[in-house]
Amino acid sequence: MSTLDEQIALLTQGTVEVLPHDGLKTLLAAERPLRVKAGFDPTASDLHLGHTVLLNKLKTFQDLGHEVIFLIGDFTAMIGDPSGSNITRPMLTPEDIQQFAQTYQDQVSCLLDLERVQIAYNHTWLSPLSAADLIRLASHQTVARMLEREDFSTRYRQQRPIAIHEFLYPILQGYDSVQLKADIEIGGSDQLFNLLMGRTLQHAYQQPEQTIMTLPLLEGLDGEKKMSKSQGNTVDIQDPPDESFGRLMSISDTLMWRYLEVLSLYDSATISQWKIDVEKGCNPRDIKLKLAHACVARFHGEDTATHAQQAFIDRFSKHQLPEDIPTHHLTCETSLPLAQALKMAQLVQSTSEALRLIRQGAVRINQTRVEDNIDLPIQTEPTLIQVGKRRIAWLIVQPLTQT
RNA sequence: GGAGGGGUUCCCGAGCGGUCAAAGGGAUCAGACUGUAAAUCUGACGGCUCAGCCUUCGUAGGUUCGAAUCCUACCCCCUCCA
Repeated sequence: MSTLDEQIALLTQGTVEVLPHDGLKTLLAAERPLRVKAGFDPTASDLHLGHTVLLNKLKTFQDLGHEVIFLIGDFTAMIGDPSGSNITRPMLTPEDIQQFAQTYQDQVSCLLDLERVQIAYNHTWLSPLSAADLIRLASHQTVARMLEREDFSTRYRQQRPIAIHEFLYPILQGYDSVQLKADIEIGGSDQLFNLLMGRTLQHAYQQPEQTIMTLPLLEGLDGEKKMSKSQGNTVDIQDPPDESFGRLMSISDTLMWRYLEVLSLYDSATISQWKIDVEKGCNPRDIKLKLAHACVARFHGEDTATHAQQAFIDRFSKHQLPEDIPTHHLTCETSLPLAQALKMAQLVQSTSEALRLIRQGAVRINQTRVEDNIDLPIQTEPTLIQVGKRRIAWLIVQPLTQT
């Protein structure tokens, strides 16, 4: 068993903030399994690389013998963490929850020991809450305090709407901590306000206040915004391995260092050495390959990652054709204009788009660029069609037969 | 309840009777360059049977040869006063 100081060092590694500063030390000194809470929003059931930052930290707690509680915010999903929209979503049905739980477990199982995880749903205690209960709960916080939350103050300043029910989200999240008697709650650094609300409410309900830990938010592939599904800049656990690999290879060199740091795939000594290597002239691409490989391996296993890496090199470095090109059978009377064919094969969304791409020289037939909307003749041999770098398919144009 | 401001194409945001499929930015896509890098540069960015036509500027009507722009009603958002 490691010493207290070693445990603290391990647990606080990579955190943005731990509040109160000596909170962790006090808790660990008690030498009992701690209740560690982390909340997840079931509307975002596709877990991505950003979530793994949090999951890794949970694993560290788990490995040290503490009790990890996944709180699934199925009730608070009605509100959605306020982020500029005031929509109220319909309440999740039991089927939705069931389905979420399943997909969630599938995704998490590659990172954590599910046997030793407690999964809790906040509808369990939030649903039975009466109006009177809710009023009592809400009385523990003031509007001025609420407006301290950056998201609210910004919207208020910009004269954008804030619906009253949005104030309830942090309050209910805080109340979850009361119900779970959480010792520690961890979350992304954007969750600071909500995490602190847990302390406020635990205090109001005469409970010891939880210690909170925030972790860095992983930037999305664009390197600008937080990684999130709505921004379309994620690498999802469930993405096909080749896809994930390619996406990771497309990040900038700067972002690559950030990913290496935050995702804790390698220890910091190794990363420092790589930085030195690059300064000496080593190609950063090779390190990016390692990053992509390690990420894919974490989700899908070593062999799959190696395969994805080879496929990537073959396709993009050596410009070979990928292995699994879909084939589309199209029919027409005599011949088919290329633009229509592209649309029928769903390589483009509209014929307008097809014509544009042809004009821009993005379309190739059998590896040769075409500049005009030529007619594809009927023929038995499959034709290789490429649109840009990624869209590719075999087309077989058949005569229209009478049925 | 009263006064005022506002709803524009994926997002932000100009336009305020014709030259508007609608400036500018972002996102996206394509081409060049490359390490599928990133950055940069160039172009595209409603649809179609594509040098033409059709549908879009909160919703529904109206005025006009002609409306995103004017009028009427309605819906929604914001601010201030009460």
